[in-house]
Amino acid sequence: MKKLTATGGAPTEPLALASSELGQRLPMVMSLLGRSLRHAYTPIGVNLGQYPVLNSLLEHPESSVSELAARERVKLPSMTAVVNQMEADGLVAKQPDLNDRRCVRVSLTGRGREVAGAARLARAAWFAERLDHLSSAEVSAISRALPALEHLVHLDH
Amino acid sequence: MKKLTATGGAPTEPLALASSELGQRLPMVMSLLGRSLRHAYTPIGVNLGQYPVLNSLLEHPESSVSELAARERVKLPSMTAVVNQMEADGLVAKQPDLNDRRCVRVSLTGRGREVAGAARLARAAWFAERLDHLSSAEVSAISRALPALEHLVHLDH
DNA sequence: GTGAGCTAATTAGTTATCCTAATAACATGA
DNA sequence: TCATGTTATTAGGATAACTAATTAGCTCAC
Repeated sequence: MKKLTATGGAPTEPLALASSELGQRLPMVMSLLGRSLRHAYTPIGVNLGQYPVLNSLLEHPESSVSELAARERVKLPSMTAVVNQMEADGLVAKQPDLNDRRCVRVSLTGRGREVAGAARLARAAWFAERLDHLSSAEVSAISRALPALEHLVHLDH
Repeated sequence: MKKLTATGGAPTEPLALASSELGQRLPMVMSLLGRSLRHAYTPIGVNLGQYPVLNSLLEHPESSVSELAARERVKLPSMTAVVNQMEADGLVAKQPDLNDRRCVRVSLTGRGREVAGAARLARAAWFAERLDHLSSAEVSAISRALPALEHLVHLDH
C-alpha cells in the first residue's frame, strides 16, 4: 500500500496529497521548470520578460503600459523598462492615446509580430521535445491540471 | 462517450490537449506563479534562491557546493554566491572536506534549521490559503499532475 | 614521482528582472 | 478650480542568474 515511488511511473493512485505536500513540491517544480525555460528562450532573441508581452499584444493590441503590467502582475516601472527595451529592439511601437493623454498605447511592429510567431514555435518545439519523454498518461495528467493551475494563478487578480 | 484511454488510464475525460497548447499555457502559468511566490517569500526572511538550498540541506546534510548547484540546476558560481550570503546570514556553515580538500561541505546551523522549518510552514500556509479557493476536483487534478511535472523537470537530469 | 588534465570553488564583471520612491503630466469630480 | 487619483517615467537599488578566468587539489599514465 505504501509505496514510495520515486520514479515518475503511473500517477494514477487515489492520492489525497496533503496541501502542505503540494505547497512543498509544486513551487519546487515551478522554479526548476522556470529555470529550464529561461535557457530555452534566449536563443530565440526574446527574453523571459518580453515574451509574455509579445503574446499579450497579439491578443490585446493597443494595450497601455498599465494594462500590460497588470496582465503580467508586475509593477508599472518594471513594465515601462520592458516596453522601452522592446521599442529599442524594434518589436513594439508607442503611440499617444488621444482620448486620455496620460496613456501610451503599445502595439506590435511587423517585426514584433514575426518574432512573436517564431518564439511561439520555438517554445512549442522545446516543450514537445520534452513531452515526448513522458507517457501519454503523464501528459494527460498535466493537461487535466492546467485549468486548475490557471485558476490558482488568477486568484490574485 | 468516446474514451481513448492511455495505459492504466484514470477514469476521467478523454481530453487530448495539443502539445503546442500545453507548451503555450503551462509556461505562462509557471511564470505567473513564480512571480506570486516571490512576494510570498520575502516576509519570511529567506529569498527565492535560499529557500531551496535550506530544503536541500535538510534532506542532504553536508552537501558540497557543486552538489547543491546541480540539485538546483544553477551554475557553480551562482551557488557560491547564494551559500556565501547564507553563511553571512548565519543560516549555514562551511567546513573543509578532509577526504577531498577541494570540496567545501555546507551544513545547516541551528538557526538555519529553525528558519527552514518556519519557511516551510509559512509557505504551506500561503499555499493552503490559495488552495482553499479551488474545488477539491481542482486540487486533486493538480495533485495527480505533480509526479508528471516532476518527471518533466527531471528530464534534463 | 611528476606533470597533464580533470574537478571544486572562487572572483570579477555582466545581464536580466524585479522593486520602491519621487516626479511630472493629465483627468475627474465636488 | 483645485484636490485627489491615475498614468507613465526616471533614478536607484536588490536579486538571481550567467560566462570567463583563476586558484587549488586530485588522479593517473607514464
